Amino acid sequence: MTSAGHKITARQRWTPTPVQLQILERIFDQGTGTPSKQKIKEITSELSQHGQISETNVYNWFQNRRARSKRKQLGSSSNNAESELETEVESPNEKKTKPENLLSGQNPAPRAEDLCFQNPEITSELHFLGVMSNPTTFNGDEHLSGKMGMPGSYNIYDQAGDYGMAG
Amino acid sequence: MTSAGHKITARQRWTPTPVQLQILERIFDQGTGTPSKQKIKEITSELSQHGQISETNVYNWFQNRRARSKRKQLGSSSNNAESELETEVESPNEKKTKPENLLSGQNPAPRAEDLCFQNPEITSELHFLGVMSNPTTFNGDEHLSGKMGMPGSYNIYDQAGDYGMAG
DNA sequence: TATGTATGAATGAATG
DNA sequence: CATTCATTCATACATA
Repeated sequence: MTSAGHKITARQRWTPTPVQLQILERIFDQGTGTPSKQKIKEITSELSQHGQISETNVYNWFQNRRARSKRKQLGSSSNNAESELETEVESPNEKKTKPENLLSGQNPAPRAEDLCFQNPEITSELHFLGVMSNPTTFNGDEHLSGKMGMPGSYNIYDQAGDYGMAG
Repeated sequence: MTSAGHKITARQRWTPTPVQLQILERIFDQGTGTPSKQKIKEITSELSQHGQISETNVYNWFQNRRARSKRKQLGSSSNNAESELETEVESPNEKKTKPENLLSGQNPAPRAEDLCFQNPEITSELHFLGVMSNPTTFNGDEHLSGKMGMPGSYNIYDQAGDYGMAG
């Protein structure tokens, strides 16, 4: 822990408290995507009671939320090589004690396709499937954070349907 | 942690194989800088042949690569700027694991406010806004002036008077 | 085993 | 509103 100097440097970045998040999500879920400024003010007012927050934060939050909401899109193009049900959990016993540049820069990696993911011995106890939901009884919105495809998993996208890129 | 001390962590990070890395670096080095969505798909397609991977991963990789690249260059010309690591978060109480999706909601024991950059007095009173949906409301008001109002610190970037809404 | 470093992923903010 | 940048966190991974 180092107990380094705990600078009072507050985050430049606003961090919504769970309570604020709850409220925001609630409002967002209620519909009307981006609330008007008037609404923003009201929301900010309410949220400010739970912590520091500004109208800009609220606005940004909604904007980001909206953008992120687009997840579950990005239909696979015609060409998409996936669906590999390979549980290639061979035996990456190879320690390959990487000195310091084995995984950096070009490296004649010998048959590296096998050691893509760290030895997943979890295949045995891979029962939990994101059931970590908390019984918070809050509005079941739509935010779902999938992850990247794992050997044995199925999820594909998570961040947003489209990460962007100009066409 | 040997006895059922496992968390429901099902979020293993995608680990690019040396081969994938090589391809990615090659593309990145080619100057394609920000590959378009289509490009991402192609790359993902190609890389998926070498191991599990998703477009999101590719996208993130490029994003991180660029950011990291920029960061690397810093601290040479003018001012020095090291200390990239270091979690200088004061951590008033605890902040090791980020629950992210975990919400407290109206939990009888709400004590998560300590996550924000400020330290609320924890009034812990769920007022549950009265900012309900406001029918027929477009933004037509004047600009909104609401920065963040950091207690003691101000935002380094100018966020403009309004967050850029209706023009 | 514990710690440090490297890197992918999440999110808030900026920009166009 | 769409896209990209910047910052932070969590986790993999190498090392002591």
